[in-house]
Amino acid sequence: MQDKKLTKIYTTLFESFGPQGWWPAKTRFEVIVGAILTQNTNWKNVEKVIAGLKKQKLLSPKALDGLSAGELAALIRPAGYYNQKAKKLKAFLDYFEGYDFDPSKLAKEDKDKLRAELLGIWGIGPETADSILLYAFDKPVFVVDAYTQRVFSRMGFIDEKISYDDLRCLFENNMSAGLGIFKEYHALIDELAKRYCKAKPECADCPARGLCGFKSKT
DNA sequence: CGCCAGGGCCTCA
DNA sequence: TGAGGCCATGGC
Repeated sequence: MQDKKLTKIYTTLFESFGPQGWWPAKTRFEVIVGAILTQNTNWKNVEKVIAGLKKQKLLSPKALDGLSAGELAALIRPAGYYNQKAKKLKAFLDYFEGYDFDPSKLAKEDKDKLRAELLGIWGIGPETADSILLYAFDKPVFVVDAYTQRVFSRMGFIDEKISYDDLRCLFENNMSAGLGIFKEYHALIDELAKRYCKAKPECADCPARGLCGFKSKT
């Protein structure tokens, strides 16, 4: 997979979908909370929770730190997996406390070091870590998710069983793109997967049809 | 009613 | 290392 192809796909998607506006959050902390809450969960459910937390002025590290896991779970209930996610938020806050709840201290960390640290926190896996790196700390990483694997394997560019890190490195090593492109590309791939490249693909009107090797049977 | 959503952990080979 | 079970609400 080459730079040219990747760029062509990006351009095609951007021209048909336009800017996606990820990540819809104002602060680094809000991005992090959203990244944990949205794990395997519809973003709209997360929006409810974020709005509720804001309304109660609880969307700050110190405010959340003052809650018990049980209290937190009740507040994030609409996001699903609320017990697990309450624990995950708590785990992050515990780690964050070492930086005096100051996101700017984390931002100064080297990209690879920060990823390793994030992955060491209970509840933060590869995709969540990379989303935080890219959208909260402006580190140029390519966020891979299930959609990315589906879209690019269907197009015929990668093995569908490629590992997360192999795919991430494939993008990062073959793309000469800036931070803005990294942010937009991931969002555009997700949009393509949601609208057309679904579990049951709807290829007829897909904007990427001309670049895709998948033979639709429909 | 079933399916899936901006995953990750644990367990067991 | 990888497959399978588990976590859970809300929209369609």
